[in-house]
Amino acid sequence: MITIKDVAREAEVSVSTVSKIINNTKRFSSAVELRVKSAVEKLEFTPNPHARSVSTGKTHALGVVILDIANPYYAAVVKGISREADAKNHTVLLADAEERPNRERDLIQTLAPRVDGLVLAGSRLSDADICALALQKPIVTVGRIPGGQVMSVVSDEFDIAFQITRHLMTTGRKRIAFLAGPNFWVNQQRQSGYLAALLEAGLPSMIYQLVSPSIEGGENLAGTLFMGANRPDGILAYNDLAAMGLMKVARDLSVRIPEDVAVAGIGDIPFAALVSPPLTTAAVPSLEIGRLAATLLMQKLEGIPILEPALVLRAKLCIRASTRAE
Amino acid sequence: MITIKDVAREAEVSVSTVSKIINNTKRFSSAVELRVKSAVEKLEFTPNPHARSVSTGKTHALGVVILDIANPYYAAVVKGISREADAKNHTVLLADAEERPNRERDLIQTLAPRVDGLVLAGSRLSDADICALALQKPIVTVGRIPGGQVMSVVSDEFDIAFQITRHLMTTGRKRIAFLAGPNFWVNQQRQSGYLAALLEAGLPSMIYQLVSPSIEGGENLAGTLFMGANRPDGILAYNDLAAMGLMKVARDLSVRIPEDVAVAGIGDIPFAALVSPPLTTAAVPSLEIGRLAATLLMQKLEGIPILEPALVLRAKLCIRASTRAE
DNA sequence: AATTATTAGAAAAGTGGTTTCATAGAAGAA
DNA sequence: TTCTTCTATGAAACCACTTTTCTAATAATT
Repeated sequence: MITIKDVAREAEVSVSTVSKIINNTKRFSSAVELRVKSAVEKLEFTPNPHARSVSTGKTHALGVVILDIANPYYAAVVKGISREADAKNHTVLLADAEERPNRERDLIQTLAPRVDGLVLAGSRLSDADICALALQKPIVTVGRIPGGQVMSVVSDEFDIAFQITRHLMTTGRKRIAFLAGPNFWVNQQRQSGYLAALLEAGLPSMIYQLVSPSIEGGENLAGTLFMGANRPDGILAYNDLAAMGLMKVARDLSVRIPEDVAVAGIGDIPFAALVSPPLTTAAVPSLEIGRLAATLLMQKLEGIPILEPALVLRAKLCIRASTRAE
Repeated sequence: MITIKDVAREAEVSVSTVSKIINNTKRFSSAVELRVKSAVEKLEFTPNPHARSVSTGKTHALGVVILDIANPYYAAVVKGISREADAKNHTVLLADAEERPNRERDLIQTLAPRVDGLVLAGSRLSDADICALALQKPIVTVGRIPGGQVMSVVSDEFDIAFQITRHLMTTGRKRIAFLAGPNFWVNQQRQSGYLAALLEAGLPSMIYQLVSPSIEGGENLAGTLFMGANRPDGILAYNDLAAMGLMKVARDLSVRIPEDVAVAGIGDIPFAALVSPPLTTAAVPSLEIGRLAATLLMQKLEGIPILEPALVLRAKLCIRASTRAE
């Protein structure tokens, strides 16, 4: 490994001079600058980032703890984050919580000392825990508004659910079920939106709890939904994955979509348009959410004051064949 | 930030003693050990990983450069890697190359000084470049056998393609097309397998080049395939994404699958079973591949000699409705 | 009892950087 | 001309650790 000392020797200057030149924290005579720069070139010197971190206290790295990287929604969030991050020369340390809160906690502990700030996407920690963490390190959450001064980027979940539910009603559905995800901010919002729309129309609510907000979760619930006594004629699932799992079993059971039951998801992952019938959903701007989360975090790190700690992006309704009128 | 000095002061011992106890590189009297350990507890001391890296030269981190995390296949690979990595207390630094070779190169440069070794999944660099890198840092590639002594984990791509093509023939297909992905190891293998199966049966080959190995890639090629003069009656796509994109357009164009044309993919991403008709494909053990890649890399880092630099895992044929007999 | 071998623990040196402080020479002001 | 103020650079201190080296005290051996 080649160090700053080697460069200093090669350029016949002191290490401090080299340091100042490569960080351009001070100007030197053009002769010296040239000597140093060509020595850097010649030796292919790259400053050791760890040594830098030790002496500056900055890591130039962003930690990202993601609920589940296999979920295309979160994959898109990650993409947004890392694009923005390395546009600003920051490294991304990614960890996949695999939906396990304990794992999440561990990962945060591991990551925290290695990064300047953290993005928590789909965190399953308590608001209190998140706020406590935010006192130690800059944090921005995605899909949560933990309160306090914790920065967060979310979508207008209540509205989305409200609109989709309303849409289901306009296609004539009367028994509309909601497949609830894990009981955190996003689900609370979506469920409230769903309930509000039903209330407005005077329709009864039917809430089913998903074991997990995944394909399997949707599959597991399908039996109950389709075989039960009071079969719904419209279903809003917590997310696209659950909706798609449900649709698969529906096909196996010869339950027709949308004739027998309309199905909608939320998220608009790329696969939502591919299943048949194509899935009605809401396009949550996941990439943009990730990008903003990273921007917000890096602004905070630069000391730029944050005006609005919680950013709310609008999702867009995507009506497809899975909810066409009966 | 609380440092090893604070612990030393609290426990009334020297810093070296603390260091040795927390790394248990030396035993001390139980009195001292207790004092130090409770001081660590009390102050919630966590050693600064960067300082550690500076003095030991080890980072305890694995760099992962992935072709595209939005591709569920690679998402699974990442999952395998990170599970294995943090089972062995290694941090994962992930970077998404977004299918751009230049970006990949940059990311590798950024990551390399921060990690002990690298996993390159779906690399688009030349074999020569990869071998050159491998001289600097331990590297394991996924989906490539760059030769030299570079470690790699792959699937038996030739066989997979051979088997699927054969399967298409058993359903009576005579004009079987292959949608080729980017011209790297995996595609070369798959294409050769496809050709070998056709050759064996004396059938003509039809190779179409995908613009990208993605949903859009498949969509783009659909027009040519379905509207062209010599329409194939069987299609093997480079991967599931392309197959699914193709199927979507087929539906829009009222091309019936499998009646008019059988479609198969490779990979068995979770969504392959969800489209309709469910997609015939090959289950590539992506999670296991990731896990092995990480294991291999960490073994190398521990100095355990690697017996076989290239590991080949078997995939399994998944026959579904998209290729049922006419 | 004297000598040697262990041992516990501290001091100091090193890791690769950054940053503060000091110094010598040059330029500018009186 | 002499005194002050920059300017260019280097020396040294520091960051948070690990590791080697050292010292004093205890234990073992003769």
